[in-house]
Amino acid sequence: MNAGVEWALHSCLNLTWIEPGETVTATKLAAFYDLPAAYLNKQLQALAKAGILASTSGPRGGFRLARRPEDITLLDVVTAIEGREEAFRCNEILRQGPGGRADVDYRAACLISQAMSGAELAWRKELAGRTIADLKAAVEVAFPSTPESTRHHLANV
Amino acid sequence: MNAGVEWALHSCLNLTWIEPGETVTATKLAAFYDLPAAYLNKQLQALAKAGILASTSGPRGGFRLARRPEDITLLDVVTAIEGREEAFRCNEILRQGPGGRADVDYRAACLISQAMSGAELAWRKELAGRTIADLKAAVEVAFPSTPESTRHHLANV
DNA sequence: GCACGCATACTCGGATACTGATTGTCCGAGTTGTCATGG
DNA sequence: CCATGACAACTCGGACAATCAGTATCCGAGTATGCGTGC
Repeated sequence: MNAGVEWALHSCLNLTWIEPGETVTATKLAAFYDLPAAYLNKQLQALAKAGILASTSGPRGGFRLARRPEDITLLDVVTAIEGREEAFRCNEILRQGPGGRADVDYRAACLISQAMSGAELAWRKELAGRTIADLKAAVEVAFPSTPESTRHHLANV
Repeated sequence: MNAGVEWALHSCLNLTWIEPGETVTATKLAAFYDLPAAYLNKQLQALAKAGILASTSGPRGGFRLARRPEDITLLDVVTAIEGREEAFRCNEILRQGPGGRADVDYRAACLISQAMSGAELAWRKELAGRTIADLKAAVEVAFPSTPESTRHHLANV
């Protein structure tokens, strides 16, 4: 799995703590964790294209959340970075085997494919059940100073 | 995810249908689905090293299941090929951020890491709940001729 | 003093190199079956 | 005819390349800001 997923999740979380209407540049988000700015920018672009972030060019520009944190699931973020296709992709090798038919969709018929897809569905379901807002709330309970600290660092550094 | 996982699962399943005590060479298992024999051999080696298959060298040699199909879960096979580490590996970027401590294990403390690990745990649990024997039984119900057909092809080709 | 136009600096966005893992291939170590040979 | 030993063929096992996705970087398009100029 791409390392960009971790960066994207942390960045989305940090963006929940900025003032409404404000934006943060990719450079500042990268400096926060000492990440390569240009590459993080690439990931943020993917999030923007997926409708999770909104981007503004020029001075005073940057990124901000495009929706409420309650409406952004972890699955949304992961899918935006990793793409929509499943980790286990069935190559339908049964088609090459004895008795293999060209007119059968083995992605649906193959029991191994079904089992692997079922497991991945459970994974997706788990991720879809948690939102950025959930994380935000949990962090604020565990570390009450984080919102103010994050806002401060993103504004000044 | 490695394509070898699909090959390994199908090969394990095919090995459930050979006569007890018999073995099948990597070449024959590869010819079954028209796969690159040497590369499949590499995957079978990994399964042997994990204790899922037993290998024999020399003439009349080959691979066979090392345990009963009931005792081989899908997770066992996936782990043998893919390795033990999680797909989402937390790089603990919080350590680089403001307030990051060197003596904290952020793999355990970071809430994002927890959420991602939780989802992966659900995935693992699903895979651990299905065995090769389950697949074997399901295939034999859906396609009753498969055992005899598979045994025949592996013996003759 | 005020409005307008221009230059400037800053940001995202996509096109372009680089690296490591996955994929694929090859040859050697080891073992078993076979055959020739001798008793 | 039977036992023995060497040979040969076949298999796994690990070491060695090729390819591709992921990683990282750079430069250009677009925009809001600030300044200078003219009215």
